[in-house]
Amino acid sequence: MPVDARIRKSTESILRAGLELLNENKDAKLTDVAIQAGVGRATLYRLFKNKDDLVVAITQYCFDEFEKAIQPIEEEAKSAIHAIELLFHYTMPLTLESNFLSKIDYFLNSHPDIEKIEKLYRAKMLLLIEEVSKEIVIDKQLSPSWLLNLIKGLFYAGWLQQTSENYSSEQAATLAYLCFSKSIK
Amino acid sequence: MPVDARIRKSTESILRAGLELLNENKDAKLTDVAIQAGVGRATLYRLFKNKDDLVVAITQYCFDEFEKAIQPIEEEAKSAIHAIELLFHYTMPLTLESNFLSKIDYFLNSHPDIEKIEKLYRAKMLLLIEEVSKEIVIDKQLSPSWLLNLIKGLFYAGWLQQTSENYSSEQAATLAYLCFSKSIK
DNA sequence: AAGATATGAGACGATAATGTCTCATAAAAT
DNA sequence: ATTTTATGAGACATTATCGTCTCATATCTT
Repeated sequence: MPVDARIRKSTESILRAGLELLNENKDAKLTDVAIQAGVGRATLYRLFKNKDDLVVAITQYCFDEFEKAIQPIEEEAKSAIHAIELLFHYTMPLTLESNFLSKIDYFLNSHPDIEKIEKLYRAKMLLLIEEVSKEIVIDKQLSPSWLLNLIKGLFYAGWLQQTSENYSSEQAATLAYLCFSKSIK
Repeated sequence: MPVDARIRKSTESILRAGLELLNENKDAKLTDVAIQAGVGRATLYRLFKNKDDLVVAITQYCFDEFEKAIQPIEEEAKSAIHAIELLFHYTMPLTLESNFLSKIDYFLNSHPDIEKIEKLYRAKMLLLIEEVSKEIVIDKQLSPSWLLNLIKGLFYAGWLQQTSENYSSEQAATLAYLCFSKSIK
């Protein structure tokens, strides 16, 4: 059952606008979001019950964008470590989304659906790290949980580099992966 | 001229409470801060003109804590790279403060005093990195600005490790520095 | 011990954002 | 072309927070 084209368009605009505004301005009001989206305030309330509802929808949207971005990895990756390299390159452009997700527990007290997705993501990453450790020798001092957080930290560094130094996402991804590969040796 | 003990105590309580609450909850109201601080709402408004004023004060407080923490480095450090190692160890415990500072532009649109301090900190760090590059050979692919952001990223990873895995700040600092030293080779 | 002063509790109005509703209009579905 | 449906603009009540004020009390200073 196809959705009315107007609804799809409005929804998309609102999600993008919300992502942009909430990311940079803690005080962003729904009125601001509506304006930025080029949409009437009433429309926003028709499509989203309230602010929390919007935040959840944006979160879901971010995860979807991630999912889309990493889609090709499974096919292209020649090894686990190569998958990680691709991960850096394919998701480094998603600065807004990453930023938002890293602040999510700050917008939302807690939400079952989102916690579920987060756990799934975590498990997936740990599995990938485990596979890497089967392929190559990883420094024994570095636990899987640390490697997971190291990756997150390197992404964070990458976003900073993009915003503060106008590096391209490719450059940032290259640097981040370089440091990761050196760290684990 | 000594400050009344009651004022000092109230101020301290409010700053700590504000730091804790604002960090974890974007919607923290001044009422919440007052309650958490064990202080009347009126007192909060007597000591801080408004919310922005409180945020600025908290920021200043965080910088002060940092300054205190890194104080011993100048004397203890045997080399520039050693100074960085000490930096990781001495400031890794300041998770709340670091977290807050990393989100500061999110609380406050912009504030001259704070931007000034930030620039000073940045310059100081770049200088330190430059000195390191005189001591040891750093991978040419890594620019000073990237090293700066890499350090920030490693701190971020360290905070995650402390919160998500209950690592001690010492353990986290050790890991972060380990990865830094491997990355630059 | 006496005086000075910060405090807590709570009342109060001002302000701003939230969320609901209506209606004429524009756009999509068929 | 006709019907259906989403939209924008704006009025509206509701709610919540902000920031100010007062006064009796508790705590500090000297």
